Amino acid sequence: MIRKRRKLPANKQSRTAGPARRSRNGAKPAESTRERILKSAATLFAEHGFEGSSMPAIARTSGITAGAIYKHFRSKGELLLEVVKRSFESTPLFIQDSATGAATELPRLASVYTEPELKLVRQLSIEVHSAASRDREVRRVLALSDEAAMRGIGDAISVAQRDGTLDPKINPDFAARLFCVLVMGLLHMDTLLPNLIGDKSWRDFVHERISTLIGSR
Amino acid sequence: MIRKRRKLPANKQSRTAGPARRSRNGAKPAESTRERILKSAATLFAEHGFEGSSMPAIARTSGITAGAIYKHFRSKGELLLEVVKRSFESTPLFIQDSATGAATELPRLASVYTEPELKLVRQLSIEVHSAASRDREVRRVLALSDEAAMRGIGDAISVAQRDGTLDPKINPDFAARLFCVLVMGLLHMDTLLPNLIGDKSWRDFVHERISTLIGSR
Amino acid sequence: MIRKRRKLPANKQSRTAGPARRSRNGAKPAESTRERILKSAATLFAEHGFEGSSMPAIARTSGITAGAIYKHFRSKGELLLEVVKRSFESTPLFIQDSATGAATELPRLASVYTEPELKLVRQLSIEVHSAASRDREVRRVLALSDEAAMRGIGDAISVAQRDGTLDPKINPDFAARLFCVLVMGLLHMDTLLPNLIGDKSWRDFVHERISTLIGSR
Amino acid sequence: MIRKRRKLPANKQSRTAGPARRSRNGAKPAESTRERILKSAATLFAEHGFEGSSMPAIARTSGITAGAIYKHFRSKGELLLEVVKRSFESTPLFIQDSATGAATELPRLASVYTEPELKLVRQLSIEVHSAASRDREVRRVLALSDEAAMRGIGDAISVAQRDGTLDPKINPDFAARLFCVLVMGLLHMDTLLPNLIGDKSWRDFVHERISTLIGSR
DNA sequence: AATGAATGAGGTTTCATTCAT
DNA sequence: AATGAATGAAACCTCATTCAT
Repeated sequence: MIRKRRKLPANKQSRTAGPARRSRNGAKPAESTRERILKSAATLFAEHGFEGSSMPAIARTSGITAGAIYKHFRSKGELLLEVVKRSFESTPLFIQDSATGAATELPRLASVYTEPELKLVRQLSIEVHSAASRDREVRRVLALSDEAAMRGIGDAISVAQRDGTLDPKINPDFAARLFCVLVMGLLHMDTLLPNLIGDKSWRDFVHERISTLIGSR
Repeated sequence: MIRKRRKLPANKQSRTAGPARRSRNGAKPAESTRERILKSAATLFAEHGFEGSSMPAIARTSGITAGAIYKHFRSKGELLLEVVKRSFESTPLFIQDSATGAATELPRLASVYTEPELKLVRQLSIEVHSAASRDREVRRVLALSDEAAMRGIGDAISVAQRDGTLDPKINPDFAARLFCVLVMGLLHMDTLLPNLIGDKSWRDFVHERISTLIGSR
Repeated sequence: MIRKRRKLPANKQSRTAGPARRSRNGAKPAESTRERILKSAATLFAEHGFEGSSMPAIARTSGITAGAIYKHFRSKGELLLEVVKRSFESTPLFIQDSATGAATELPRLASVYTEPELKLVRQLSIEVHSAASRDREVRRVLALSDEAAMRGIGDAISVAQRDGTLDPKINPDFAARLFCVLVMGLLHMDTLLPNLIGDKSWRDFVHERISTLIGSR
Repeated sequence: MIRKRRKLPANKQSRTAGPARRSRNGAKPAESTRERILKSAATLFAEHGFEGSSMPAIARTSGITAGAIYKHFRSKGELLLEVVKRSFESTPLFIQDSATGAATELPRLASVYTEPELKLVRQLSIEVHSAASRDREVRRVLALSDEAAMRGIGDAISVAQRDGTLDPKINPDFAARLFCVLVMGLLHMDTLLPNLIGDKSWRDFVHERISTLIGSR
């Protein structure tokens, strides 16, 4: 019953284009059923929302039956929760964590969200935050991650301020939060600014303005 | 707080054409059923999402039967669309209408979104954008409004740049867009930064940083 | 407040083709509302069946509101009944009655049912018989008419047998009934023999064979 | 009375492909749910028409829930279509298969329709033809069968004409068609001639007159 | 005589979930 | 670990009918 998570899902790796992604001996199917369910659910939740994604649909996308999902997750809600938890692994903002990301990396981190390839990440992130506004448990899990990320970013900014890289007159905590707010806004590019997705000059503009926002000199 | 109804859809009212459209006893304008449905739907869509709000629930909240809604709206989708259209009337960003739009007002406009009273507006805006990502027609209607608002803001910034109020080296179009992105991000405060809602110092911080963002000197 | 109805829908009236069918003084609309409802209902019942025709649809076709129908007919069932009664007026088989139709006319009477113009009559007749198999009262009314028609035809055949025009060895009663059965079958031409509708040689064949069937010499 | 299922639709069964398809304990073949649904639907469609038969009613008659029907048929329309296809198996006219079809058997084949036991077959046949006039797909399926049957009968008549059993001056194709028209008319006996159902002398009369109709000598 | 809002029942269909196999 | 039949609730929507105006 306990999540094992030996081989963390690494959701959208086909992007990196690694040549051989078979399992080590080629015998067993490269991905566990559980993993496939999570991936299908993430995609469907992102595209159609939680209520808009039916268990049969998720099952079909995973190549199994609806009933079978219940061998892996107790309910649709639990499946959502697991998807939410996993979503952090594909979200640039959360990934950087241990990296103790240099604050100078922040503008790039944000502007990355303007890329076409991250569409699913954007959609999923929005859906996760929507779900959080409706479900207690999702809210709790998400808050933990969000706060950790913001703390990390705040720390990075603090460090940079002591370095002299960033303007020390700006509250680093608030700066981190506003930074995240802006990233959150970028998640809506697909509906708000569909024409600017993948636009290089827009990306550069975002990069530059965010630098200013967090107090770059 | 009172609906102004400048440009009412004129769906079912132009028929009688009588100049006085009061209710039978002339007392209260007795908010029309149609109006009540729209208000209930807006609230429920905001709180539980489109798919999460059932017609019976909307009806109950409006004090009528589910079937009765169909005398006023052809389908749940059309009801959503009407709610989306109406939502612009309560959204600060759209209300400003470019007319008065001094660019100096922009930071205040954005920071207003951090207030507790606007929770419903925030939720509804998010839901509307979510719906847009799933429904063609909603997307179209929303895009029209979004673009109009961004154009208005862009113009205001241009003017201010010629005035010397704002830094003219910043692309005013992009600035308007990034401004909207940030506002979009602020809509998520309820899940992202619940503790900062209504926080005065945060509000001031947002105000100040946005000023910088759009190039205030 | 008063409906003007300048351009009434005039749905399916070109069939009867009577030259002047205006009301006596030309002032009032040529057809009473009641009449229009009956005609619309007949058409819709014929095309979509009783259950497939909704009161709103009938009302719309009649240029009025569903509620208004209830000023003229107590219920949908009663409307059906009235339509059934009226249907006899457009049905060749019933029309001949008083004519004490010479039996020699019978084959022509039947073969007339193969004409394209009678499509609606065919459909309505079938629907009426279908309704009869489900509704007691309709069954009663229809039985009365059917029996009268068959009696009339039987009598005509009897007369002709005494005349020597028809073979007297054939039971005239049964012959009349079988004749009606055949006509009933012809009602299904639209689905059974769509390609033969309006076909001259088929019509002649039917004419000739029916002559034989009833014992022509 | 037992289904023969010569040409079973093979919808969901080809999967297991095991030779023995008995129920778990080998006792009764335990009529499959699918079969039960089809039988209930056929009965109800015959008695109350397509629109007059609700899915809950069909389900109740089959001893299951309405939702369960959708595990076997995609929609009510598809269920109708399947019922239509199956209906041919119980319809004397289609069963004869032309193979054995001696034309001398035709009068008997038709007069069989006057029997009380065939009431359901009559009602279902009428309903199927009614449905055909309203639904494209049903029309297509029915036309195929109708045409095959008429071709078969036409061939049988041709053969008999060369044998000298039937009058060769009659167009065999038209004769087959008129024969079918008459059978179609007999389907309406329950409403048209309720008192003659099962009547021996009427049956003999029909038999004899049909012989004449197709040119017997 | 007619409207239009409203109801309450009922229609088809989908869904989350369970369970025997 | 998985299937597939089944359930029961609930969804959207339509309908026949009523009634104040």
